[in-house]
Amino acid sequence: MSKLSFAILGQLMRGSRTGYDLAQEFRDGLSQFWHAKHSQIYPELQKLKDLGQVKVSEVKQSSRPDKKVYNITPAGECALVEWILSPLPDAPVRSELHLRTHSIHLVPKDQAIAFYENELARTEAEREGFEMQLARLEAAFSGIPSSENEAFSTYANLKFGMENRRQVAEWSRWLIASLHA
Amino acid sequence: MSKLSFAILGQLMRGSRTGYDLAQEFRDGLSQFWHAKHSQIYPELQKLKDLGQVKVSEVKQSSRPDKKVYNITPAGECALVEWILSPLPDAPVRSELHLRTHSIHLVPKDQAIAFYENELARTEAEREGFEMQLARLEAAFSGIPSSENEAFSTYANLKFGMENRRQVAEWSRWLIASLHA
DNA sequence: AGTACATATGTCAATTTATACATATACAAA
DNA sequence: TTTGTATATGTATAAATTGACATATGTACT
Repeated sequence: MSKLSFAILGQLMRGSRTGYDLAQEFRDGLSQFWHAKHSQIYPELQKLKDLGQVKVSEVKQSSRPDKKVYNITPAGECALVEWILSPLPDAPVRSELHLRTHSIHLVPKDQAIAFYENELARTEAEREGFEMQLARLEAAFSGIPSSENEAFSTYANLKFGMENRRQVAEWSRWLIASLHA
Repeated sequence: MSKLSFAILGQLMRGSRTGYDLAQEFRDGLSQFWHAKHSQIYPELQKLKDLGQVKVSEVKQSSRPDKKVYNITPAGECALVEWILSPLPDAPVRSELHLRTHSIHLVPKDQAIAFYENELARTEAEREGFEMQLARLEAAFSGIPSSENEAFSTYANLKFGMENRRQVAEWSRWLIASLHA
């Protein structure tokens, strides 16, 4: 059972989805903490079906191509819940931004400043995106959703994203100022 | 030229290293932003040699097994410097912690609290590690190293690590408190 | 003498992930 | 009528990464 399996099961716990739906979600909102292309999703759904963790129902459509709708099974739900609190392996970090920063003393200062100004703008845009999603969620639930609700989990990750981008932005500003000095 | 190539070149810019040395560094300090095992490093060094970006000198040793010491070439240095400020592709995020958090509403609260308490302790330990390294670097340079020095790059990444762990810890504390409520 | 450990370099198989190739329907715009 | 876009599902190939296997030297400890 790969991590992608659990990512898919986590989505299916929130309702029926097709492979196409999942690919869209991984590309958009979900991409804040996990990512996968459809070329990985379709074979993974097949594996999950063979393991009996999801079930498929083929849906005929007239206005669009036919589709395969996936649902999580009790076995799948069990596997997912067991995984959530199992010991978390320390995942190897791979941050290209910091790999570059590790050698930033080798390049001309003005070009480095322009580079981080650009990154700062990206980070601020991401932060604003998280803030807007958070505000929408808070409006829909009149505050923070209760912790039994799936919206609570979503809220927790959005909050993390916002705070994280704030931290990255602050660090970028410090770095830019230091390069100016 | 893979990202690992640039990770290796970045290290070799700081001085001669063997494959073994690099593996140690990736396992320890460097692992804060990049990671690789020796099984990946040795073949990569071979590729870099074939591309003329590093050169090797075999060193006979009496008290230990003989070793191969690698140095970066002018071509390698050129490739590295060119890469540092080139457009940064947005790397797909894969955070297992947040993948689990995305489904945290499915598990018993007390167990979830214990899980994040444990994560919080890990994060605090990491933060303290960064803080100690930062303090040592500041002591050695009587403040922040100047931006032409390679110690500046190291300082910038250590500072990021410290601030980041602080942010993660704060979020964990918020999450724990929210699960208690 | 035997054991464990740090040093030192490699290969191999399996998994994960990315990129490209491949096909098909229906709608809307030019 | 053709072109583009969204929907929908796959496969094939290559690259990146992990984990296991494999070997060898010298030192320190028991």
